[in-house]
Amino acid sequence: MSEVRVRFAPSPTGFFHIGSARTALFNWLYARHTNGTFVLRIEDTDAARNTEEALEVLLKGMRWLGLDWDEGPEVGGDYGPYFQSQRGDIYQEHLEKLRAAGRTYEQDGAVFFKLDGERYTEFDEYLGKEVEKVRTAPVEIDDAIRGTVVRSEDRDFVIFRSDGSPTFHFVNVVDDIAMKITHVIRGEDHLSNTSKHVELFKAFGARPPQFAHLPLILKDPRMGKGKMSKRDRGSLIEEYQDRHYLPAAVRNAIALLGWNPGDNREIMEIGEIIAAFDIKDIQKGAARFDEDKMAHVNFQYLKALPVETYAWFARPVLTEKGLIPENYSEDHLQRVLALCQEKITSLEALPEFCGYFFTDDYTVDEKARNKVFKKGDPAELAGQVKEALEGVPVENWSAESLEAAFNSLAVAHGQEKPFKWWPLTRFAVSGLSSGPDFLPMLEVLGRKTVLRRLGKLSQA
RNA sequence: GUCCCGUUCGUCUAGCCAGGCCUAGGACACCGGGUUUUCAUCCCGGCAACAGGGGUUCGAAUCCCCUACGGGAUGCCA
Repeated sequence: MSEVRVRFAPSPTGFFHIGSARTALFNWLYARHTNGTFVLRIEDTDAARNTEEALEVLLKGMRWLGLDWDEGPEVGGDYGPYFQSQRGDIYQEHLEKLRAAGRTYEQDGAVFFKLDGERYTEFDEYLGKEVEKVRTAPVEIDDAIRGTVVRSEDRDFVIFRSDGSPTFHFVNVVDDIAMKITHVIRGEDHLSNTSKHVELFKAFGARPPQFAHLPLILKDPRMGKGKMSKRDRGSLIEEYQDRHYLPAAVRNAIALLGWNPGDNREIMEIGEIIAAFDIKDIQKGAARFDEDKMAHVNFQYLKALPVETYAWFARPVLTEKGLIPENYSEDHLQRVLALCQEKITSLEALPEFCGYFFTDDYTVDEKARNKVFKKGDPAELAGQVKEALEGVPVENWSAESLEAAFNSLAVAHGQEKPFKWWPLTRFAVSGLSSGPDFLPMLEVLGRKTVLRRLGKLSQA
């Protein structure tokens, strides 16, 4: 282990936002890259909105993305507890330190942190009233992404609320000190707060950590302006879980939001990402989220999967829709999926794409029907195909034999190629005008099913 | 209002720190063509950017300044 200690300190809200996920990922990547320690600390100081379920969403999302933590909930560690709600004594002790140093005062029941400097009163436009301000010495924030940022705090701020609970700024700094955090990697929305934090670090006589403020993730311009919110499509990790995205793909895509390896690589194994990752290569400007790119990365992963793994991910998608029972034959499942994997860009689209392999109760595409029915008498054509394929015995039911049967059919009708019968046959057996490669599809569908469905159409 | 951060194709970005190798590279999306009897795959091609203005320099996407625009903060939320 190196000396690097980073933390992801989310507040459980019931959602796992993509921006939080990226912050978690970047911290995790940095820890893994440096062989350091990744701490998960739960900032549940806001009792009102922290629930058991909210925490579960978060932990589940972290595990799904493969972001394992070295210290934190469920795994423990030497710097616990890792829930801020359980660290009251530590906060109290630190409060006493500030109090003893004369850096606090009470007002309206709340404890304020007292800034150092000359005091004056000024009308504040934003607050719309006269407030007491302080001329402090500017604070230098050492940011690994932006260089040195200079800012000064000009108003005392609350560190303990009137109900006795500590505030974010206070616990954040106390915990970073107590947990010996060396690098604070977080969203840029915290950059302005950082001067408060540095003041606190100084008041505690602690050296501030190395900061790194990540650019924000903004909405897709088609969805509006500003930073991405939990209401925006694609903003929640839960959504990708529900839509059967591959976790590794989502992780890869998120890593590319504000970071890249410096060359043209995009689809990378996690080991490659860890090896290449460095804070200094993180983008300064905000990124706009692009659904299409996410889908593309997911497809690249899907395509590259061995069919066994593909089936492992696909099976629940099909059982969820009631298309196959839990114990459905692995062998047959893989034969079907092998036809789909190269054609389809998301697992989500699978049920619609291949449902007819598993049930006779599939949806018939009206447009496909119209297209096919225009090309001649469907019943007659279906009958001809049925007759031709009946000549292929079940033990010979293969793409090759089927091709031969179709060719003979063509010859028998004075055609050079059997292409005349194919679209109709596809429609007859699947209700669609497109799908997997034709002959292999018939092979996998099986003799019985193909003849039955052709029979149905030939009598229609 | 004030403070802070940012700004390369529609989008993600390479290049910027160490100025010439940039007629600015890649990817997504889009458009066109092709393959595939189907097709959402695949292949080929195309479109398209240094926010604007000043400087510094023989030379600037790269360095400096200003403006504009975008974002964030300014909470007894985190």
